Amino acid sequence: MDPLKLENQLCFPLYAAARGVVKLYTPLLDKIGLTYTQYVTMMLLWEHRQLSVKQLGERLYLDSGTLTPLLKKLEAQGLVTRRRASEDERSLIVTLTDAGGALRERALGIPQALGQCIQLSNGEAGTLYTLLYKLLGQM
Amino acid sequence: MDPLKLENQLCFPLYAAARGVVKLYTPLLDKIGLTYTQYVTMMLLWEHRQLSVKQLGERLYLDSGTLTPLLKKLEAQGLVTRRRASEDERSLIVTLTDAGGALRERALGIPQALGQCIQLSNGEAGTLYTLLYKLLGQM
DNA sequence: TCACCATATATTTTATACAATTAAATTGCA
DNA sequence: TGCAATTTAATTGTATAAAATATATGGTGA
Repeated sequence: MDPLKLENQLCFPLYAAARGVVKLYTPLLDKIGLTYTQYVTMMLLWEHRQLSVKQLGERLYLDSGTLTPLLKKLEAQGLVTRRRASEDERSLIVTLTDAGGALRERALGIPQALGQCIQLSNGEAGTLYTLLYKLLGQM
Repeated sequence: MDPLKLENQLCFPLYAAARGVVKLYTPLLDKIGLTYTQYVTMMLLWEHRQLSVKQLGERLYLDSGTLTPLLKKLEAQGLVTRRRASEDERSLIVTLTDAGGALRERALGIPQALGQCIQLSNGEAGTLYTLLYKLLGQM
């Protein structure tokens, strides 16, 4: 069993499947003008309305090098506003706009549409979910 | 159960965990001068010695837009050669050089080093592997 | 043989990712 | 208080990724 053989690697199908699912999302997200990373960012803002860049980064496992340009694009689209916190000017607060909130309605069909591309039983999906979060917890 | 909530998404931990494992590889691969994508490409060449860009793309789920610049860098490092197939000049054959083959020795410790970062039982790893390839098969 | 379609790679454009560095604001402490 | 250490974003540089387009080659049928 050669550990340097691609088919014996656990991380490779993880890497490939992650790119694959993002590709499945792309045509759906195109309709509402978002990329996948922008989509998961908006998901957090739909839930919390207002988060700092640091909080977004912690939850998305992304740093400001990725988030800063992404948030500027969302701001340019009118979906969010960016302003420094008055209590602590180091912190940049991202807030959902009305247009950003309204976009959620147009995203409602996406999870189900994607679910149709992925044929896993509830048990399999649950197992996968658990194992992936276990992995994430080790990083 | 809100399907647009990040914690209810199956794809998000897949996306985040994939980036996480690549980040775990980075310090190990730095020592032998490869990126993760270059590493999986070299893995195929260590096994087959010679593959076309098309064959590499099929096995890695990548297209020429990613592979062409990557292979030029590997060629610049002297790890591979690139030449058109004489039977079919459309096809570009990538061949491992002696230096590329020798690099394998320096990569031998990487799978185990990475395994130490990932604490999954054999059963869990096997389940994850199976589910990820099942997903990949649906794309 | 030649018009035409298909195949394989390269190029271009856009959007991540992330490491490393910089800059500004805040905090802690001597 | 004064300032070093810490925190938070932004910036810079490098490397993917993928869609769209371009280019070159191969195959095929009238």
